[in-house]
Amino acid sequence: MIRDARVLRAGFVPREVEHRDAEINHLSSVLEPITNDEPADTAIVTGPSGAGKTCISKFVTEQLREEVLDVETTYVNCWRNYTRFRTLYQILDDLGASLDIHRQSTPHDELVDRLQQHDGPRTVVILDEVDQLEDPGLIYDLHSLPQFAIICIANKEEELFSRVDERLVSRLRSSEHVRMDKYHDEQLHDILRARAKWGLEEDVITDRQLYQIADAAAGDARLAIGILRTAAGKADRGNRTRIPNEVLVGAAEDARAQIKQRSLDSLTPHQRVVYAVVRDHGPLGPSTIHEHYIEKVDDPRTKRTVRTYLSKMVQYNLLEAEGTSRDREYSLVDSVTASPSRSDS
DNA sequence: GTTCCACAGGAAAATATGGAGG
DNA sequence: CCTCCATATTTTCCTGTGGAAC
Repeated sequence: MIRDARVLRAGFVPREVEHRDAEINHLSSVLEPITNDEPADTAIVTGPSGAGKTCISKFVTEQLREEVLDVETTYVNCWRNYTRFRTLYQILDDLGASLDIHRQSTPHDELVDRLQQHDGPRTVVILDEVDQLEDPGLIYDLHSLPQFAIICIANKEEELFSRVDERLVSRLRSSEHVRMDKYHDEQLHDILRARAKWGLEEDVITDRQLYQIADAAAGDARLAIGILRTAAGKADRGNRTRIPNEVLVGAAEDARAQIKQRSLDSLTPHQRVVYAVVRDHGPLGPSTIHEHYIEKVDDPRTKRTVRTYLSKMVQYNLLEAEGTSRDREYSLVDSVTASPSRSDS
């Protein structure tokens, strides 16, 4: 059934990227100066999730490393490393210059100094989910270091710009901007077919089924590949030689549930209680949520903290917020997943 | 229109957590 | 073990906004 599982994993960068030639060329041309050992501009890549932002960024930097000997690349997910310190540390670590850093002895700006003094090969820094960074000023610091080229990946351009200050906005506006859109069903189908070709045995899945997956994924390539992966995994465990349609339907739900479960797992117990309150008692305003929450917990947090939880869960796409001020209500983000796991208080 | 209230979300102070060094 | 230090989380305090009652 499965020929090469790597191809189906999230984060796999294929040797040929489908339907993104224009974007890839654009991004390569921004990094072009590096091949002549000259400083390159900052690039901004924006687009909805699963549009291939991370994929083409990694692809282009890989390509660059094939062409040029003296170039390093590093990838930082700012969603995981959202503090200034962690992001810088991650970069230094990738460059192998983090050895003697102790938190006590290294005030903030020394990390930047350290990067500045770094006279290794030119380096491309990919900052993924850069809009999750709590201090976007970090971009400015990196921006001013000529030996680093930066690729900023974000969902929406406006959200990124609204959080940085004037001087940085003007510098970023002049930098090259690669915009990406959702894939069409056709394109998604091609991507899936390529993955199925390398990742699965022959005739495991029909073209029609690939279209079904593409349809269910609604333009999100990451989700589409996730569905294909779980479907193949299930069929494999069931010792099937093909993927039956029933499995496919289940896989679409599973893949969504998995993504949701992963964000749910990253919540603290208190946050989970708040989530449960909203789940069990329909759309509610913050005060009502807090009242319910207080009853279910020994040492309740304050209203303000619960509000922070709520907005965090909105960011995670677990909840939806409707209304602007007094009439705001939170509700579960609508998904057709009937979760059979009912947890306790 | 004015007033009032619930809310959003920023800033800073307060408190909890975790790792290194004694 | 304890202390120190930086980070992480929570609380307190606050300003600005918009809908609803007056």
